[in-house]
Amino acid sequence: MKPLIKRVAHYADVGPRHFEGLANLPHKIEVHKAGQEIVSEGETVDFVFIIESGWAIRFDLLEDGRRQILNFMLPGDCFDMMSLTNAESDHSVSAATNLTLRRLKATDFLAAIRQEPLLAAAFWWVAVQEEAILREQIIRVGRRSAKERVGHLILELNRRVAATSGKLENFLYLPVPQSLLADMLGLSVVHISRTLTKLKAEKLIRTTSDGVQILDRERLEQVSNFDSRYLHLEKLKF
Amino acid sequence: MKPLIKRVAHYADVGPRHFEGLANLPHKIEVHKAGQEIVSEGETVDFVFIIESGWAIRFDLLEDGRRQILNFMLPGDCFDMMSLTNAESDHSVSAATNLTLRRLKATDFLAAIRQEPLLAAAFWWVAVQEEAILREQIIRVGRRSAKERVGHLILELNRRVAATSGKLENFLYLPVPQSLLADMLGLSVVHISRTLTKLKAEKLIRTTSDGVQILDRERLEQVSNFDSRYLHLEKLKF
DNA sequence: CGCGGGTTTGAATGAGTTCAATCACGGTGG
DNA sequence: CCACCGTGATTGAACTCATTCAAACCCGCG
Repeated sequence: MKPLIKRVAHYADVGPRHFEGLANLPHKIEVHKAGQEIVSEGETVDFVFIIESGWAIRFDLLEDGRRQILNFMLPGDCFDMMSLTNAESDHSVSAATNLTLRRLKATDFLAAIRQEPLLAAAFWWVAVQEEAILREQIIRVGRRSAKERVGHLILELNRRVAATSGKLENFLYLPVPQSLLADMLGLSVVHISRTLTKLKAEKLIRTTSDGVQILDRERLEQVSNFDSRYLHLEKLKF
Repeated sequence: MKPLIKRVAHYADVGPRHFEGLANLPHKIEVHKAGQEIVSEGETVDFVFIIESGWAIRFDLLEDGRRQILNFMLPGDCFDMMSLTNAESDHSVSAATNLTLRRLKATDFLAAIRQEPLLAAAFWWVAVQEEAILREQIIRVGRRSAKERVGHLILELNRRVAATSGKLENFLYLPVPQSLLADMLGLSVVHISRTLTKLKAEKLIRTTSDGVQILDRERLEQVSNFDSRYLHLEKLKF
């Protein structure tokens, strides 16, 4: 719960005490190995998951093996709110890295947020933010060049971890293979590699074994057409 | 309201009487000409709109003029639920065709759905459905070929109008120029034209001045990799 | 030391874009 | 009624960005 609380606290005057009801709910803490599937397409889920640590991906598989990742899920993200209508999931979720999850019964979750209006507002806001991220993903794959896509994604992830860590670093810990970036950005692995090489050649980033160093944020934002407003990181009044 | 009611009624035992509270709310009926902007990026909206007739688009403009349409909005669709958090809109909405809208104050809207739990559930479900459409849009532009994209979109729109009209036609009234399809599918106008020509050559569709005739639905679904499950058209229990 | 997953590089290919010309058609004014 | 116009659709040719396939490379690990 910590990442979620930190993240929400950043935007509104909500503290751990507002989360007590949620924290005391019966729940299971689950540990998943990288690559493990958590929710399968077609499954009916009546749980809500909160990511405690690690990264997950939501994705869809076409019959011929093509995969599209819809979103990276970071600590403090939640899914599947959709489960609150008892519909079948139309996509899968799996662990991108080793992962720790908190699993709550959807009905319990609902009851808890109904107790605490601030909590309800916080989760509504989380959902709004997540939808904005989905929309930006459409723009990224629909209308941006490979270079823009890669740069833009790096910058988005960088901001998103900042939202829960509290400060914006110039290093993005990126614990996933390039094939995940490829399936996220609608490109081939080969082209991801080439594009990263170009960004490195232009001294915009440097890559290490476990992440990306942002060398010139301003210029990277320019070439990537990145404007962080869509992430809705400003303070909100609930 | 009629399209919305018909659409929701199809999935749950909700009738006009559940919508009375909503229908009696103070509201404005607005008529917009095709092309007119309804919500601009950056604007703070505290209204909810329900489409009575005509089509609208949500889209985003990059500085250099590239445009990505996020979604087509059909009669019975609603926006901007996001306004319920008083955030700035991160994209624009405009009329794709001549359009009639019902405009409600967000606070009134909220109060009304709180009165009637079935109504709240219905709108929650509408939101879930809309998010699923967004996700499918990511897959379409991220991992599908031009031919698949075009076919897939035609089939989606066809099902969506069926959801409010009550029956699945083989003709899709498509009152928009190809440039909108292009900006929706992340392709150039020229390529949209070429792709439609190919689909016609394969006798999958025929185009008329105002729409598309689906000649061989089954085969079109195959070549487009279309699986309607993501639209969540099955009956739900609230 | 050798294996294996992931990354990089090269060469050939291909899908989609761009630019420019042509076409089709509905509306307008003479 | 016809000439003209403008918007949108179509076609061709050249080009570009990204893919594919295959080989080489890197590095951590048994």
